[in-house]
Amino acid sequence: MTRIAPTALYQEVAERLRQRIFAHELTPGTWIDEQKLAEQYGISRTPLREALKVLASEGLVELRPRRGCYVTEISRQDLDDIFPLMAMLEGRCAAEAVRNAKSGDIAALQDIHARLESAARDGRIDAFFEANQEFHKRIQELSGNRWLLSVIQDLRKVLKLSRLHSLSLEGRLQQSLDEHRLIMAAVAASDATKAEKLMHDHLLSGREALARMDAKTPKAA
Amino acid sequence: MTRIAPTALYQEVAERLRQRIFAHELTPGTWIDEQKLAEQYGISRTPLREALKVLASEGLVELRPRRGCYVTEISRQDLDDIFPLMAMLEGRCAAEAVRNAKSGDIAALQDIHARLESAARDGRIDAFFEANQEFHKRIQELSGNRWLLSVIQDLRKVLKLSRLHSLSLEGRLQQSLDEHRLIMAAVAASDATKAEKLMHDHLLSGREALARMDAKTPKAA
DNA sequence: ACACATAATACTGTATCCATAATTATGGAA
DNA sequence: TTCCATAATTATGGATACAGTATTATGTGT
Repeated sequence: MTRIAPTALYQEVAERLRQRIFAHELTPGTWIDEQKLAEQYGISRTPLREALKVLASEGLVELRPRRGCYVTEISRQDLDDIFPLMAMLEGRCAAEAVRNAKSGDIAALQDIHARLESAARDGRIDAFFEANQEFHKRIQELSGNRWLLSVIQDLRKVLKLSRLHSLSLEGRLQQSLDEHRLIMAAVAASDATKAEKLMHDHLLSGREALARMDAKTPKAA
Repeated sequence: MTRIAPTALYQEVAERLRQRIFAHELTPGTWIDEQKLAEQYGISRTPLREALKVLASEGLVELRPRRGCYVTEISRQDLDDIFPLMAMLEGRCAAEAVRNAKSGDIAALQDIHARLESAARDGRIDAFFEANQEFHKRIQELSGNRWLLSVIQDLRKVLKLSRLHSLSLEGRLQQSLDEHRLIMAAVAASDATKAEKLMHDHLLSGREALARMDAKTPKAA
C-alpha cells in the first residue's frame, strides 16, 4: 500500500506534543524527559529530539544546552506584546481578504458565521470556539498572503501556551459574537477599511477580556 | 577553560549553513547532501539533521520526506507578499521605538546614522550595508517588543534567500540614504506617526527597486 | 551540625549502524 | 530504437550505543 502522505515520524511526534502542550497537559515550565517520552511513544530519542528542535523554533519549548528541554513560560508582557501585533496582522488580513473575496467566498464566510450564530444561540461553547477559529482561518486564507498567514499562525501557537487564552472566549461569548457580526457585515459590504479596523479592535478586545480574567485569578499567565 | 556559551553543535552547524545560504554559496533549489556535508564538517549526520530541521522551520530549506533537503526557492510572489508585510511591521517598530526612546537611545541612533552618512560619502558599500542593518536592528530593539522583533527577523531571513536582495541597496544608495535621513529626523523629533509612515515607505521603496532590477535581469528571483 | 568536596548517577549530545524507500541503470521485449 | 520492468545502488529515516557534563547525594572535616 502506498501512503498518500508520507509524513516523517518527527512531524507526527511534533504534532502530538503540540496538542499536549496546547491542552496544558504539559504545562509551561515543565521539563521534558526525552527518554521517558520516547519510551512512552515507543520510539527512539532521535525523531523525538528532531521534533523538539521544531517546537523550539516555534517558540513552544526552550532548549537549554546541556540542561534539557522545557515548555515555554509565557509572561503577561508577552501577551501585551503579541496581542497588538496580532491585531495589526489580522486586521491587515481582513482588509486583503475583502479585496480578494469573490462572491462565493463571502457566501462561504457567511456560512461559517451562521454556524457561529447557532452555536452561540445554543450555548455550545466548543462549537462556537470551533466556528470562531474557522472564521478567522478563512479570512486569513482569503488574504492570499502565504507569509502573513504563517506569521499569524506562529504567533497563535504561542498564544495557546497561555492557560487563559482558551478560557477567554467563554466569558465574552456575546460580545465576541457582536463583533463578529460587524466584521461579517463589513466584509459582505466589501468595506476593506472598516473590516480592518473591526478585526483589529476585535483582537484587542480579546486581550482586554483576558486581562480582566488575569486580574481575577492572579496566578502567572 | 569553561565555555561561556556552551552552544550545541547543531546550532553552530545551523548558523554556518545559514551563512552559506545567505551568501548564495548554496543556491535556492540545490539539494543538500547530508553525508557529504557531515563529512565536510567532520561531524556525524545526527547534529546536521537537527540543524536542517531548524532551518526548515525558518523556511530556509524544504524537507521533502524521503526525498531529502533542498534550499528554498523564493518566488516573485513571495517577495510581493513579504515586503508589504515587512513594511507594516518595521513601520510599527519605528512608531514604538519613538515612543520608548530615551535621549540616549536617540543619540546612539544618530551615531549609527552618522556611520551610514560617511559610508555613503566614501562609497563604501559594505559599510553602508552594515550600518543600514545596524540602524534597522536598533530601531527594532527600541520597540521593546520581543515578538515583533522575532517576526521581522524571521521574515528577513527568508528575504535573504533572494539573490537580488543583497544587491538592491547598491543601485539606490543615494535614495536609501535620503529616506534614512528623513526617518532619523522624525525619530529625533519624536514624531511616531511620521516615523512609522516613513519607515513603511522606505521598505516599499526597497521592494520597488528590487522589482526594477528584476525586470532588467529576467531570471527567477 | 553544617558546609564543602568528591564520587556516583543520570541525562544530554554525538556517533555509528541498520532498514526501508527512492532513484537510477541495465536488460529485455515490442 | 524506444519503452517498460526489474534489480542494484544510494540516500533518508530511525534505533542503539557511547561519551561527556551537570546534578545530586553521600561522606568527611571543621
